[in-house]
Amino acid sequence: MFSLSEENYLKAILHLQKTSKSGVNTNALAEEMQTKASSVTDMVKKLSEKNLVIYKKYQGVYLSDSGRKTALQIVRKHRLWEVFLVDKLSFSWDEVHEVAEQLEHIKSDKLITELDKFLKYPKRDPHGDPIPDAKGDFHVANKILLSNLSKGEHGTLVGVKDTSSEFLKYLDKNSIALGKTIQVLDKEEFDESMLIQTDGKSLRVSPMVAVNIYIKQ
Amino acid sequence: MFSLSEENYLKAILHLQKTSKSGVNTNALAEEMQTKASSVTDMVKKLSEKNLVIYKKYQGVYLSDSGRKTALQIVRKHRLWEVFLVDKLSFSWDEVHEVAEQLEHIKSDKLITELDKFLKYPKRDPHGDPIPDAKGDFHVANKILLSNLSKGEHGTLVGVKDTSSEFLKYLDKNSIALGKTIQVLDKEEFDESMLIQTDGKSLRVSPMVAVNIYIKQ
DNA sequence: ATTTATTTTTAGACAAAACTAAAAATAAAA
DNA sequence: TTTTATTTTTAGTTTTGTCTAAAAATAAAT
Ligand SMILES: [Mn+2]
Ligand SMILES: [Mn+2]
Ligand SMILES: [Mn+2]
Ligand SMILES: [Mn+2]
Repeated sequence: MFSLSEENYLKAILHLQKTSKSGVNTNALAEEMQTKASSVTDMVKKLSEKNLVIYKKYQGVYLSDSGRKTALQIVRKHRLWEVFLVDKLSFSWDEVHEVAEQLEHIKSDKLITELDKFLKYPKRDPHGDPIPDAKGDFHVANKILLSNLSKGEHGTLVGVKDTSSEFLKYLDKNSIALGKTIQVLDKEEFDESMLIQTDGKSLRVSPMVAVNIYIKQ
Repeated sequence: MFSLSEENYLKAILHLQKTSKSGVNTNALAEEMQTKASSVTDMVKKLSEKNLVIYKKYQGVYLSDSGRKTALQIVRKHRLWEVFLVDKLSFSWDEVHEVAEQLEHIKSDKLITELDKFLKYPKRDPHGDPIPDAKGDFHVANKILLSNLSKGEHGTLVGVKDTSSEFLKYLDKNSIALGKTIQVLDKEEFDESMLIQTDGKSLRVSPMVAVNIYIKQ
């Protein structure tokens, strides 16, 4: 088994390699892990020793097959716990991250199998992100950003890019929620702000909001 | 907040001080923690620095009020998670300990408050042990050992002293379960073995079994 | 009351995971 | 193509929690 720190690194590498064709940079990983570049180099060497990543000095780091598999299982656990917290313990979607960050490291195959069953095999977490199955497979939705919609178009809110508590609370406050239909009533050329309609109310949102909402048409 | 190791030590001290009027011995604590006496001394010094225990060299260790309070909250979490695993995730009572040992260290007040509510404020864990409330208060049952019953007496099984997987599986195999009535049909003077009746079946049990079952008359 | 045995503590070391400061490699600019 | 800037790695510490071996204190036995 792997340490809490190793698991967090693998998850961070998985996350960063999605937005980068080449290897994950030491500095980017340090930023993501809230640590120093030198610490990252040390850990990356260790992960490489254990064949969880492919690493050549100065060339960035890549997950190996086994590293990717491990990382996906952590993500699976993280997201299943998030569903549990929201569906069963009445947490709101902006409160779950910190706790799931801890729960994802509990070691027990039976626990996660049974939790999955108890939650009725959910496909997505409270933020709309897909939950990998026991094999690591998951379904990627063909979603687009709200900012890419034109005036008159509409779609369903299927996810959020920014999952910070601040952003999620902003959405709550304005009745913008997962599964709701969003209609673009108007788009301002000047600042790219949008007048949208959802949950019966209309509201003007800045581009900063629009680029953090995923829509399925 | 306290480290995983500090929390486990506090819990171990709480456990050991129940069966000892004087302070908890270094060696006993080392045995309980599966570590060496020298490691215990180091940790006990640290806990003493943090005012979680009262410690004088060579005189054994006692929990302080704050140490006891902290330890009871870990026990509370441990037992609530055990209830969750058995009641909601269909674990059996011999499978929960290892996982609860990990879950008890998750840091979140809301999590434990909501879990308690979700489980309908259980008073006892799957082994019959009392669950401390948020203030650390709990109800001690006036239970006695099965071995103390005489021929002809009966009572309800309210707890087990040995919570090892081996013992619990033995009980399962013989339909001896929490809440069941146990009747002492006969007691052999020679080896103190007992012929008991429970769940419609009669069965001869050794003293080793009888001293690990708690009865309420 | 000594001697012997047991328990407990100290001293020194180690592994994991972090840090700072400095060196080396790579990338960007002149 | 040098020079400069940025990124990454190395070297040397630190903290936490553990270990072994040896010393000191306490308890038990003669
Ligand atoms: Mn984590
Ligand atoms: Mn999520
Ligand atoms: Mn534990
Ligand atoms: Mn229990």
